[in-house]
Amino acid sequence: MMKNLPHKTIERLSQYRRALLICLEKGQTHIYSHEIAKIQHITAVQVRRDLMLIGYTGTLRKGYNVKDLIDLIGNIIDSTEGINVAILGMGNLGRALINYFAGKRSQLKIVAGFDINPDKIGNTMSGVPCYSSEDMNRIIKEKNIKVGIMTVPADFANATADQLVKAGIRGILNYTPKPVNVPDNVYLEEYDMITSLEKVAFFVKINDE
Amino acid sequence: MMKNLPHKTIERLSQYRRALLICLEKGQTHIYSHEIAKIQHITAVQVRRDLMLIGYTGTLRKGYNVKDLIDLIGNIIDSTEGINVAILGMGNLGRALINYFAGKRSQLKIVAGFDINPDKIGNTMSGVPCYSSEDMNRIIKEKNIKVGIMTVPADFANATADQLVKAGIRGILNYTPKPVNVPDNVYLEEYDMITSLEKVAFFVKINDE
DNA sequence: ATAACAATGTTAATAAATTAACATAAAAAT
DNA sequence: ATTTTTATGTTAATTTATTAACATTGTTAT
Repeated sequence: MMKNLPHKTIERLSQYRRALLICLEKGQTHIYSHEIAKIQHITAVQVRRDLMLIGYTGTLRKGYNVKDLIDLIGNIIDSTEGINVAILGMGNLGRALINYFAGKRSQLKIVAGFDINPDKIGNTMSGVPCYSSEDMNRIIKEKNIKVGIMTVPADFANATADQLVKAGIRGILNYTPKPVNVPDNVYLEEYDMITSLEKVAFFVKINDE
Repeated sequence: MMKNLPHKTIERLSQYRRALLICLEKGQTHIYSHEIAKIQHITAVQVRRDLMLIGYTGTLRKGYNVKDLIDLIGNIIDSTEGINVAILGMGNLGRALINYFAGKRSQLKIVAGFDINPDKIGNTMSGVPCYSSEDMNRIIKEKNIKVGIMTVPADFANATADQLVKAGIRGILNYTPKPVNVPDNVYLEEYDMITSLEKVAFFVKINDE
């Protein structure tokens, strides 16, 4: 069930939820599709279509119940028991991610960081303990870590991915600028900041022409 | 010319180039479409189609000339004079980006960082000077900065975007988890790390079911 | 009451992106 | 020399994603 949601819909649901949580905090009980759309820079049709796909039905002329929709999106995208996450590489980017998540109520818990720098190993950062990369296999199994976020230097990308796979990781989010190879049973998402910047620069350039 | 390249093709060209630069360093002179494809986890057809779109033609049975292709991609996506870039928010993420780019030969130069923390203002980080956010308008104009990368805390996202727009920025890459509004003449690219992680977690979850 | 309005939900159409199919030709093998 | 192989380049088909069209219905206004 819900296995066939388009990738883009999954991404948007995550974003809708975040926007909705802010609305909830403000005490807003209902929201229209076009309000969600405006926040996300998309069309109201897109929003309604996504919500149709997850079978949520709002109230005519009142819009969607903020709380209900948050809960439904949670039922769809969160896993019931929660998922433990590790950060590979406690450099600037790794710490940035930890801070993003620190204190967030979330099914996703960053429970471990790994690094090779002895100064970092043994410390905790924003509540996340830093372990030696040598202990990766053991800690990942002990802590039942399912997802790894790779923020190591590019030269370590492949070796780190291999280690993660060996340790039985189920999903990898790779922020290094180097694509890595994993077996089919490991879900891999790669994001390249340099590419994003080059893309922005490209469109700035052609807008000038 | 080349204005109508698909967005996805632009992104891949950037990635091809990065892979090609590594090949060049290793002394490799030619490369096949399926080799590029393997690195990027896509199909060889995709690669050939992208190269067709930019009008590059390889040598039958020898593949593509690495150096020529790097140069052509540069001609397409780089702007001749180069583009100056600013980092808004010199926290962990901002510094991570600076380090990514430090020492890279690139048409894209990070020439300024901005922050509100007095301890940071006046210092340089990896060669990038940090200015007060109050001086944003002036510095952006003085240094002819065209692109801004937003790495400020979410609460500052909108205000920062507004400042950038007022200063005449042409493109924004927004790494805050909060979507911002900009006029049509400013190219906006948003990337949300939390969404990416939730997406990975989702696919890990459904692979288990 | 009735008409006009404003929102949802859904199907149909369009556009964007990917993949398949295949024609071509240089190189290698026979 | 001829055949086979192996790669490119391009058109066609398919799939995925977005947008348009419109039917429906509660609410408000007259």
